[in-house]
Amino acid sequence: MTRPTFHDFKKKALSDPDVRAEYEALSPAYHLRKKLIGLRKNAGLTQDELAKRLHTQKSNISRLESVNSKISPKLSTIEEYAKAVGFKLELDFVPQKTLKSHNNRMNSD
Amino acid sequence: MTRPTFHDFKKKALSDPDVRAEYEALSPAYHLRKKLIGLRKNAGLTQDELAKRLHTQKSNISRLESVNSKISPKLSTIEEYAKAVGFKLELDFVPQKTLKSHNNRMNSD
DNA sequence: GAATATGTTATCATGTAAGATAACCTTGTC
DNA sequence: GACAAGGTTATCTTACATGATAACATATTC
Repeated sequence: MTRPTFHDFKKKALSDPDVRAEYEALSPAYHLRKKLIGLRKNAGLTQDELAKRLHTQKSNISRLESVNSKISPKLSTIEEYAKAVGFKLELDFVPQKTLKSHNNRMNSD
Repeated sequence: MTRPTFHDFKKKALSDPDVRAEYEALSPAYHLRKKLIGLRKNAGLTQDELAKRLHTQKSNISRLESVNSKISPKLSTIEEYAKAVGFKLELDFVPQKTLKSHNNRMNSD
C-alpha cells in the first residue's frame, strides 16, 4: 500500500505540464481518432495538407479520423500519421490487473 | 536546461523496478516482435496455446512474431495478442525533437 | 449567391494482413 | 530411430485497410 503504483506515478507525472504534453497514453482504438485529430490540429494542418504529406487523399485522412469508423488501421498507418504531425508512436504493454485492483475498468469484453 | 525532459523523467521512472515492469515503451515495429515473444513466453504460453486462445493457428502467431517479417500488423491484432497474454496495449505519441536534441536518432527516413 | 476552404460520405479498385492447411526442422524422450 | 512438442516456412484463400475519385455539406469571404 505504501509502494507507489503506476497510477500514482502517472498522476504525478501528468501534473507536470511539460511532461504532460509529451506523454499521452490511451486505450487503443477508442480515443485514438480524437487523439489523431488533436495532433493534426495542433500542428496547424488541415486534412488536405496532411494528406499531401502522406501522399494520399483527404478523404482517407477523414476516414482514419472518423470516430465512428469501424476500421482497425495498420500500425504503419498510425506511425506515418504520427510522424507527419511531428510525433513518434510508441507502444506500451501494461499488465492487466484483472484482480482486486483499483482503476482497472478499461477492459471491454 | 534545468527543466527535466521526458528523457530524464523516463530514466528516473524506469529506475524503479516496479514501474519498469509496467511501463514499456518501444519504437514501433522494430522491437515489437521481440516484445511480443517475451510477453508470450513470460505468460508461459506456446505459440500453439496462444493461437488457440485467439482462435487461430500457430503458424499465424509465428508469422506475427517473426522478426524478419515485413508485415505491418493491424492495431487490433496487437491488441488481441496483448490481451491474450494478460496485457493491455496503449499508444503513446511522443514529440519528435528533430532539432538539436539529444537521443533522437530513431527516425528512419 | 458564386467561390473557396475544410471536412464528410459513398463507391470501387488495389494491396496486403490474417485465416487455414500442410510440410518441414529441431530438440528431447522413449 | 520413431515419436511428440515447439516453432518455421510456403501457399492459397479470404477479409479488410488503404488508394483514388467524386459528390455532398457547411461555413466563410468576396
